[in-house]
Amino acid sequence: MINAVDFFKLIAEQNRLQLVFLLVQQSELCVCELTAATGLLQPQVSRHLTILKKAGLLLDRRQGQWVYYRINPQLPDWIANTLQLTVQHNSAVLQPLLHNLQQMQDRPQRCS
Amino acid sequence: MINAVDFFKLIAEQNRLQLVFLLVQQSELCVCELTAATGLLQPQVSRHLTILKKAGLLLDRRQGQWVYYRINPQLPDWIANTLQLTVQHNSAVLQPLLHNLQQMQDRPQRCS
DNA sequence: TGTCAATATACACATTAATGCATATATACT
DNA sequence: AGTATATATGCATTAATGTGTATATTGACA
Repeated sequence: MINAVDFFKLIAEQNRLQLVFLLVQQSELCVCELTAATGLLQPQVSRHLTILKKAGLLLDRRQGQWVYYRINPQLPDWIANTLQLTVQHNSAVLQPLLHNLQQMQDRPQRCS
Repeated sequence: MINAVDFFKLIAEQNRLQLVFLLVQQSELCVCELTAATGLLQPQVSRHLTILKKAGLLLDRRQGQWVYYRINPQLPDWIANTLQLTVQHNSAVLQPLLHNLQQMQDRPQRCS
């Protein structure tokens, strides 16, 4: 499983941390939602998600043309707790992202 | 105060994380002790400590020719908790470092 | 099959950050 | 003052990482 340094490297990048924040709070989002929320370019989002997924931090599922990402529910406790703790105490980072997300038009409907 | 990304960048580096682990567990160590424990070159240790100190994660005090570093006791709770959590669940990283430290000859005596 | 929307990847480039080595600074001691 | 030990810093180099643009891939639907 992922070690401490590698875990911190993953979230030690502005844009990746924003993606993780969103997914910690929203349980599941597709790439276009994450793109809208962060204001990043789509390839940039996609690349960072791939990095997070390959490292085991995220899982994804495809539904039609959309790919939904979520935090891997099987992360070691200390990592899951660290993510929770960090999001809880950095709501100033998360809030504008959630605001952007709510402004998004035509969000795809998910059905698990 | 230090933000989340910058904090994670600080500890997202192998050697710096080792230094932080040691200081979380040992309360106070001088540069030569940290050098012995990690097996790094002295300039490397010194530079990483400077980075951690400038960011506010560490404090230092000089006593004679030695400079002792410690975790800043005024860190935000979520950062202090994250450090504790991380060290507790990564003892495999810490233990060999402590072993090296115990092997060290002529450790300076500290008197606060 | 052709087109469109969503997502992923390739490539060249820019930037950041760590390293090794040499040297400077600071303190203690004679 | 001169030497020894501990610590910090300057500099050139290297390695790692992120970015933008273009393009490939995948699935939906007519």
